[in-house]
Amino acid sequence: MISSNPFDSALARKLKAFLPLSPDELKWLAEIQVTPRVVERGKQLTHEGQNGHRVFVLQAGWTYGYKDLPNGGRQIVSFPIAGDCIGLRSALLRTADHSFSALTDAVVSSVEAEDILKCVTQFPRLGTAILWAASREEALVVEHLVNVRRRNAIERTAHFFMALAERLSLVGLATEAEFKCPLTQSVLADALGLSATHVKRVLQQLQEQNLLTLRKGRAHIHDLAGLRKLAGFQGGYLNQRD
Amino acid sequence: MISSNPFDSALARKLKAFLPLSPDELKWLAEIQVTPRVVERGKQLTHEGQNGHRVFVLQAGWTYGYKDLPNGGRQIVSFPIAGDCIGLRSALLRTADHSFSALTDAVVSSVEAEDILKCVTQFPRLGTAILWAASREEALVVEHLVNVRRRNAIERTAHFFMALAERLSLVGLATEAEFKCPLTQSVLADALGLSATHVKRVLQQLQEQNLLTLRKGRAHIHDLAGLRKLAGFQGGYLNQRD
DNA sequence: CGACGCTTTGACACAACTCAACAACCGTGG
DNA sequence: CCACGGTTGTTGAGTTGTGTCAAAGCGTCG
Repeated sequence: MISSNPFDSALARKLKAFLPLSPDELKWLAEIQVTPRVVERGKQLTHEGQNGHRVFVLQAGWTYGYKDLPNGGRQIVSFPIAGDCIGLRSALLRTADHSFSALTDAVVSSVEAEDILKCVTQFPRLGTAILWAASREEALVVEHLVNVRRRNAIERTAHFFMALAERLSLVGLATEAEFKCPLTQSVLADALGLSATHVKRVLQQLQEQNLLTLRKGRAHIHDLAGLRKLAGFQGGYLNQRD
Repeated sequence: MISSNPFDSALARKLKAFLPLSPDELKWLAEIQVTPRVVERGKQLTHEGQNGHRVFVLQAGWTYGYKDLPNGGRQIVSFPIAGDCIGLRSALLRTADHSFSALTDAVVSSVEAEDILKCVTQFPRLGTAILWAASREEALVVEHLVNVRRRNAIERTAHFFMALAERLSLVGLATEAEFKCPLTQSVLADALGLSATHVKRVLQQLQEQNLLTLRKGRAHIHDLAGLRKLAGFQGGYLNQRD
């Protein structure tokens, strides 16, 4: 949050959770993240099929990655938050496999895909850290896949919030008790693979069981242990220092 | 299939679909893939939580990546086939986020995670190709996520077989009309997020509608266009040469 | 030849969806 | 400051896709 040091971007903070970075590496990292710009809520950052050679590093705000379907539905795949990279995979794949939009007004810096690759060769340690971040994002997708297919509505929702809380707290955006959370019921529905009305019913149950409340853009965790138990949540794959 | 040239591994063949490789690069690629060994059907290659520093390159046979759940269920995430890397992500993440087992007897070479990273720095082109392969695998997981959550049982099954056929044909293991496919109904169930009995019903429908038959370990495609239409399948994210 | 793994079939149950209508909230402009 | 329109949330009734359970058939391999 406090970022008096210009080299201390959200991304730098996250990577440092993986391995310590040298001043040189931090300097390079800062240099490739050019002029941040604001993306308005609802605006699309990248779209599926585009062959993007730019990677966005999210500095603030919430975004979501998703795929639209011919039948009008959509599946939200991920919610990149501050410190996350958007389109890192697309930059390598040449053509993006899904789209990203801003959920709230957001601040992003963009990075040339070139620079990322150069970084891997010229600053191997930093490169490794970036690859780690990318792997972590994939692990999240796998976890999400398992979650939406193998847990029932209430467990699934609980698990989703546990994983989200853990990611947010890693970048200082959540406490054990609550965090800002601008997700509407219908956005949650698209992410969790439920109908909006059913999300409502589930949130009601979570509240009645004194586990979690979602109100006015904030999530309040009343019983962390209870939620973890309900969700069968194993943290740890998100945050690992060697 | 025919591999008289010792440098022409399944992996090399796949990477060449991304960009041409020099003799030096092919040589190095062959060198790091040490003595292939056989993994018996049913045996586990890696397990979740293990901190693996080895990557397996599959030369022949079928494997599957999955996560077990506390309640006894499991979700199959991917089916690595010849030319695919197993545990590439785990090698970076330090601890594996899911497990891999052999579906049939399989032949794997193993590679030091070290060597992969070295390769990225010393043979940038080859490194890029490997990163491409890794991204492609992630795109597959995203597609699978969308598939299991946003399509109904029959569309989902059709889509699964379309994607599988495309991958197999890329490494010469499928024609437009048929391919070897050692998936049992209960394995399919674990992958598609259906019960085994429902998989049965769906396969029956596909057969009745003269679209696809799965019999005796082979899949027969009767109506490719019909299947693609039913599935809403957009190929292309699997195979792209620049 | 028996046993085990896989497939096939049927009856029944339920989690989650759809549809529909209404209520609360929120930013915007008059 | 209030009126308004759009978005988001709330509630209920009825429907359905898919799961569960149970039992029998069929290969094939030792």
